Amino acid sequence: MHTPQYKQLYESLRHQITTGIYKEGDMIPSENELATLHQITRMTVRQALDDLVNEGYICKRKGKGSFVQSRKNAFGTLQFRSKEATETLALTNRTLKKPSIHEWEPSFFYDITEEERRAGCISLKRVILINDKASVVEHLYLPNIHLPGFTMTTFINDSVFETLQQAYHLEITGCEQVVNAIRADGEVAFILGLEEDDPILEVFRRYSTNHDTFIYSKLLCNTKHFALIS
Amino acid sequence: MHTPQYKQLYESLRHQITTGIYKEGDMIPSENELATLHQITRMTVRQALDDLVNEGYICKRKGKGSFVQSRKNAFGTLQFRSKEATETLALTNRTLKKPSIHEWEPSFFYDITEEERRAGCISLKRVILINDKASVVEHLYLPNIHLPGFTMTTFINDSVFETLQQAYHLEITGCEQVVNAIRADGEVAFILGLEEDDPILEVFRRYSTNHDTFIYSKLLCNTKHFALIS
DNA sequence: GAGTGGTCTAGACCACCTG
DNA sequence: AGGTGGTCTAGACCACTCG
Repeated sequence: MHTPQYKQLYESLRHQITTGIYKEGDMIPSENELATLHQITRMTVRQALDDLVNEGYICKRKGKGSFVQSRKNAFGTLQFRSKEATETLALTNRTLKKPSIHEWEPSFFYDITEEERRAGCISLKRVILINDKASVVEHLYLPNIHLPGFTMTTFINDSVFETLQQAYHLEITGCEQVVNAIRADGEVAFILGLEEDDPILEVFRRYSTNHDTFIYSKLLCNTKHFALIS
Repeated sequence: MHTPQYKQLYESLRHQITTGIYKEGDMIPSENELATLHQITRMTVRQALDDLVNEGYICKRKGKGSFVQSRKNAFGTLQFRSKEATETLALTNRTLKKPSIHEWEPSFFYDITEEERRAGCISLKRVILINDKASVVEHLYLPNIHLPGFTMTTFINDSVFETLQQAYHLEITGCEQVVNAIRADGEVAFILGLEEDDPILEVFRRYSTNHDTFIYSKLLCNTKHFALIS
């Protein structure tokens, strides 16, 4: 398996943005410079930059250049916004239920394929803390396909998605989400520090991946102090 | 001003998909066929198809072809999903407040630019009915830039966005949204047929356009029977 | 083996922006 | 005028899918 050149450039630039080598508002090298620098054609450079634009890492301005965009306050594929001004948020997570393999729930919120059903389900449960305040309960459901030993793995940087990428070469290529407003039940209210019946956000997500499989998640969010950006 | 060829092909295919000439699951002509057909190169065809993929109109499968994806139950940029099975939804809208020009609210939910502030704000208010049930209250806010006579315009197909596109060549190029769960106040509860304090979805959206301006919207959704897809 | 989309080359001209 | 991104050409080879 050979990684395409545009993907290498994409990863390289993305890394330099997420680690702060290029900061918000910085101009990245021009398409011609990147082409010369990496000994590839401009069309290949553009393929990498187009992906960065679609992921929201940069924006392009004709006649000017390509500029790094803000992606602050992001946790994996989730991004939040404080209700107060533009403070920067500290995002961490704590495991509520370790990964385990079991049957799929009979009335799962997405239709699953016969292959997924046969393979079984790896699920886990976490709570995401924003500025040390429990804000989101995240349930993750992965079909047990091409993921040997996943339940025994310790996560890289506490991140499921980073672990999937580095240990299993599984990358997220897209996400579809369905959003509801519901009342918190007792358990969730307790975890999120709310009263029972307080309104919370219920989000069902289906991530598509480069392995032609899906990853499913269910989020329950306390949006009193932070809102979900998507 | 000359429309690029890839954009023409994009519009042509999009039209054929939205009007049902190509139906869900149909394979559209291959990249080589489209190139020959329109007397353009494959790279140009790919540019059109990439846009259609990003907008969710089609998906591509290596070795197989490009296939039309479902975009049922869509109202402009909004898409809904019924909680019951996969019934098809009838989407209509009714005006609550006709477009009018005024100052921007001092504490608008997005930071606006000095140019936008000076130009003033065109706002309107609609309710979106799903299967004849009032489900979403939509506030729209447009900076009064390059929109002469907008307040006097009758909308094409009852659609603001279609009108903007056809009468003002204003196209939506992206959307960022912020989502909250809140309690309905009396007025909204009344419109949406809910009890006061029932949980509803509050969505703030900022659309980017091909005119380097933004369009803002605020949505209040009753998600008891339908969920918002985004 | 024939057809599909995925990647890539080495050029070209254009509109836009800035000094 | 010189640099930037936007569009476009006319080819090429590859991996994948299907009959």
